[in-house]
Amino acid sequence: MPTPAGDRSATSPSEVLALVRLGRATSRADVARETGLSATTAAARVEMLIRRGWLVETGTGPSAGGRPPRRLEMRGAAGLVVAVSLGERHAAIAVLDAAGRQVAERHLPIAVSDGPEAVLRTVVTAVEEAVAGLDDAPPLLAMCVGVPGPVSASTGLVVSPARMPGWNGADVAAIVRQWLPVPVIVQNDANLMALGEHAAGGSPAEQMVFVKVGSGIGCGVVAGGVLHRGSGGFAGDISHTTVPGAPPVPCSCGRVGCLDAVASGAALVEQLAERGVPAPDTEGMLDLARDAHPLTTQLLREAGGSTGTVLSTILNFFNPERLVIGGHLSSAEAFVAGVRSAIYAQCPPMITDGLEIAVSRVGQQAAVLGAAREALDLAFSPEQLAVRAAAR
Amino acid sequence: MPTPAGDRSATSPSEVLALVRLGRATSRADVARETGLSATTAAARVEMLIRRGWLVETGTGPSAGGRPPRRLEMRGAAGLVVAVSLGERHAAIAVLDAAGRQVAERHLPIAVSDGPEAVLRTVVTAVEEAVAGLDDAPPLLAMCVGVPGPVSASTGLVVSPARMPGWNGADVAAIVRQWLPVPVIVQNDANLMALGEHAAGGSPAEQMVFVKVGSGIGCGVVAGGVLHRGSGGFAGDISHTTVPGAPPVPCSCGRVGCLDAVASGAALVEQLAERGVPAPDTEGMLDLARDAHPLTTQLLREAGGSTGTVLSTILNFFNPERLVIGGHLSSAEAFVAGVRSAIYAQCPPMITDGLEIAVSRVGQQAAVLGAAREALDLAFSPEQLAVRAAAR
DNA sequence: GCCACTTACTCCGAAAGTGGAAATACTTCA
DNA sequence: TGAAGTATTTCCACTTTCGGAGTAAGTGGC
Repeated sequence: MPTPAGDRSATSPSEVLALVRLGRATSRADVARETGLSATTAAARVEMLIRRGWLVETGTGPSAGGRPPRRLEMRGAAGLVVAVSLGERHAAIAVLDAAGRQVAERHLPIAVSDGPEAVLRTVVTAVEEAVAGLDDAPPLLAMCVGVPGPVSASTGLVVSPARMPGWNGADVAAIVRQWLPVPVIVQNDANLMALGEHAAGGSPAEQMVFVKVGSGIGCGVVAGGVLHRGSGGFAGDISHTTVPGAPPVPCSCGRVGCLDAVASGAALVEQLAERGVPAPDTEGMLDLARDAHPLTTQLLREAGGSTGTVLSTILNFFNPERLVIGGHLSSAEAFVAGVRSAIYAQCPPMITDGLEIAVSRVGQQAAVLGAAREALDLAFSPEQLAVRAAAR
Repeated sequence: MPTPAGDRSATSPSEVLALVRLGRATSRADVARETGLSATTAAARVEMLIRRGWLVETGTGPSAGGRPPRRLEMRGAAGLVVAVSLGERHAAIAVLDAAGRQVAERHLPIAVSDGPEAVLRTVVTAVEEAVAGLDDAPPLLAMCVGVPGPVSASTGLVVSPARMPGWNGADVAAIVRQWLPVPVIVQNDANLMALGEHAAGGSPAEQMVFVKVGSGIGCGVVAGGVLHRGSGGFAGDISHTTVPGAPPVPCSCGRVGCLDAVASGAALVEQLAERGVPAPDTEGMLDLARDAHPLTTQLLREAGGSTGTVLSTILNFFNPERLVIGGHLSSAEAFVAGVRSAIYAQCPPMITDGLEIAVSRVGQQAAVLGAAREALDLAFSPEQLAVRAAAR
């Protein structure tokens, strides 16, 4: 038998789909330009994707002095993806259609310490309910779950999560698939936030470092335009990096003076308590800072300094074009000022000249946005397209 | 006019060439397996590359229970590349044929402080002489020059090189091309050493950090199997990272306590001198260590500790599978022990479990090997193949 | 309001790349 | 010695792809 049609194409369907998905092409002519294919071939590709139900034409776009282009979009009704971000006490869920439009949203109080089965059962129930609430819901294509702890790149298991008691070795994807038969990606939350920020707005930086400072501290890395996970999947896990010159505060990892034990929201709450200033949690501590509470502000600035000190070594090493500060503490000006100050004091101009230091544009949504992007990428990966094509 | 031949192929000539060059394919059948092309097409590609003079058949390989494969190799006579590694007082030059075999070698004393024009004129003269000494020398295809200082990725200029007075802003490629009309790549020496080590021997690590400790300290990064240069090209430049807890030794950059000022060979020579132990240079200092001179050994161990402390932050952040220690100081056991000890004390098991810490296998040759690889990659890049094809 | 011009897209024929099957070359293993 | 296995070649049919011509549908000048 000669080669079946469609397998031999130099530019695969998923590549063309990606162009449209990511907004890099909105017409047949765009596809031709972006891929380097001839107009004929590009049109044929698009036609096939329309026939298969992935793309739709939505009227015409603005003319650029000639015939107006026929605007292409993802067909939302082609499917749904689910983005989940787990926190210690809170789960954020977004359901998006294939076009990336959010069609449902849920926020649940959870207790991560209830363990993976219980928490994920709650989450899955909320997802099922959210999907059931939609008029003629399309099929679920993929799901991404963000967790506040390290995830092994090779096995997908949660590993040594300091803030997730009972989750060590948990196979989140397998647990979810007990109830929802879809491909599931599990990813560390800081990594997802980096992705969310990377995808948001203007021109994405090829090399970016995203540092998340909330109750804990984590960091996500984009190298060469893609997420850098490292050999084990633990890249960016700077929580247990020793901070130079920091007091020997004991850390959950058994050592002292770790960044997490010195500069995280949880650490600051504890430091305040020791000094007779009770704050219920990180949010409460930030409320104090918003009221210009002097000691809190001072501690925040120092924590920013500690974070900036660790980051400056990283920036020298990695030389990114953007450093983004996210997580709850990024709303505290004193903290951000402390980070900036430490970095400018400790990095040479060669590094800081080409560096943009910014507070996250997408704020608390970063993790869910990143999870959404991962889920969409998974749903329209060549592999998944092939699997679904074969299933018909 | 219909499409000209050879432009439409899904697998470009340079990809097939790369398979053979890098030893991943030694027969037509290998090419078919590695590329996923049919045997027919793979054979056609190989035939074309033989016709164009890039590949040759060199007898047959060992049979695996059937017809023995016809062994393919790069045609050495297809061209030459030049690999140059500049040090402060020494230039190493290697001339290789297209098959990657070294056909000439030169070692020159230079004084980097003579400035770029003078030094490079000397180097180019040596290259010309070396090439002239060959029987019927093939044409020069490409050249890579490694320099002991930062190189801008965007402009290719040498930038703020602490150890290269008079080279700030030097356009090494342009200067060389005055005399040798070939494509030239300029690259920081630590980056090249990382590449050299990466290419050498067994299975190359996808994520690798190479730290070079000689008179100065630098570091090269491999992320996702390719050299990570960072946004400006300065990635890995850890010389001016502040070392936690180090004495406030003034540094050439204007700050104090930089890694370069604390733990480099030059810094140790100075520290020894202050304590009344004269050593002429880094080599002399290492000779003392080889004679088990107590103070030198102690200083080396402390320098290793400082280096390891900076590296542990980097390892937490980057999570590589290999850390390679190179440069002159890697021959001092006390130094290497200091590095290891600091890393194991300061990185969590999550990071160290999947980490191999090794001394460079290729030693002093690392930089030239890396330069050779860069030059060969450049010579057989799709762009250069196209340029040369058009020139005929 | 007509006309030149630009841009987007479609139809058509031709050439080239591609893979499958079958044939051939050469070797190991029983 | 033959059977089986691997490497390579030959032949052929099938796609894919492209370029060019043709059509569609706007803009802007006068």
